[in-house]
Amino acid sequence: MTGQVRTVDGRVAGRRGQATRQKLLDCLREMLATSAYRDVKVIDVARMAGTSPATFYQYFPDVEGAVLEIAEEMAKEGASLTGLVAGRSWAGKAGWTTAQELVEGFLSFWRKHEAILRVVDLGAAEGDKRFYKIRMKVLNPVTNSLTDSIKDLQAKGRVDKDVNPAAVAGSLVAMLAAVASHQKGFQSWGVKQAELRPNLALLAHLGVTGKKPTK
Amino acid sequence: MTGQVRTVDGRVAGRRGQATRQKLLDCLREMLATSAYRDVKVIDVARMAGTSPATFYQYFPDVEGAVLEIAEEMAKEGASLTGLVAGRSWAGKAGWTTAQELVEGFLSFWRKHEAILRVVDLGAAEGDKRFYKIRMKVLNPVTNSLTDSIKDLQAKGRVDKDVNPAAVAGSLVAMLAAVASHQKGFQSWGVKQAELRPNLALLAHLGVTGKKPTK
DNA sequence: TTAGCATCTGACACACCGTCAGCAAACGAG
DNA sequence: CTCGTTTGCTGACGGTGTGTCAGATGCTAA
Repeated sequence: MTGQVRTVDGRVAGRRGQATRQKLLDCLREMLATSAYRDVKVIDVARMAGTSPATFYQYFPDVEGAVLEIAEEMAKEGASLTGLVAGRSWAGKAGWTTAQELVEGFLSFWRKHEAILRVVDLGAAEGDKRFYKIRMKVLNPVTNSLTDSIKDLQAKGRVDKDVNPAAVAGSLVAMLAAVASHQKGFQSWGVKQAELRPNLALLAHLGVTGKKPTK
Repeated sequence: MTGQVRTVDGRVAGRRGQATRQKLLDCLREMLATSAYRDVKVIDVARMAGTSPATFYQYFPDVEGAVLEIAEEMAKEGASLTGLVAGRSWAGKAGWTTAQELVEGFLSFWRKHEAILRVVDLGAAEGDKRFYKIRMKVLNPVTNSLTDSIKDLQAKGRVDKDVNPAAVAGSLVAMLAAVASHQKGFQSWGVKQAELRPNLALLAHLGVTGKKPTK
């Protein structure tokens, strides 16, 4: 299913080629983590990888193309985020645990992939469908699971009928993503890391169940 | 107080100069709205303004410098956002109205300055203090007002003591900003514009008061 | 060893950056 | 009006990055 890795001119890449390609991706990843996206140049990535720009263009159409590759990799890993919500209870003390673990897991995923997610977010916000799709791929698992949870509660009459599960779930996920991206911002607010998480969990719990958690 | 506008080499700008400068800013604004940030080039802005690149560099150190200018302008306008929350009631039906108008006002501000806010967000996420400060300048009014509202309710015993007002306020504002930036994303979710707002208002109300609104 | 394919890169034409010296336009004092 | 001064603009240039070749180099299997 995963089509063989190919060079830009359509040939299949062998062992050595794959390695070079991967090295370029790794270097790009590092550049993204240390430089402003606008300043990431093919020539720098190539230099860091100990190769030439021409080699870079053998494997990727341009910086954006390579970024998409990295993002796609990350999106696959993102599938595991479903586990943070799917099949968990939102009732009583268990509900509070679910909320906490959702926040914990989401933030740590986001932090791990901070640099690339920054760029994906930008691309999506700029209306680029390729980035937009990847962003969905990452967020879908959590959002869908959350949506289902809310629908369930709604079916049981524990959540108001006029709540739109998808809208609420999407908004909560957007909140988690935004807070993760701007965690530093909260510090200047006098809000410490440790304090942020329980408050996020509270908001998540309120959003899903409409009620304060029992701790 | 607003120091005279100066060229990069320190001279004071006269009428004509100011006009050119402004024209460049306007064109840059338009470029930001239509191209990816990464692809915005000085030469294009200059061309669009019917002038030469050298002229651009007379007024701004680089694209980023000019972007900061535009952002600063917008931040001033952002001060008016305090009015969305300050001095409003969160009790009973009035509370629901407050929540709705907060969402409405915030989203429309964000949409109006979509393009520049995208870049500010990126810069802030990348850790650039200049962008980060501007982002704060825009968000502070709302966040502080919200924080105060929550503190008030807390003082009156209507909100739990273990809630951190700043953390909750900041998270809610981050949510609004994120949703505004990715509104299109929700469409593919089957969530329509019109449905999104009341659900955001609901979340805001829940976050601030800890209770469902009375409509 | 060598044929043949995979891989890499030097070299190039083009584009953008950022600076400077100098021309042009506006202005105001006489 | 006219001339010197201040203000505004740009052509031209050296430096750097882009993206594309054709061809050199490395690898492997026979």
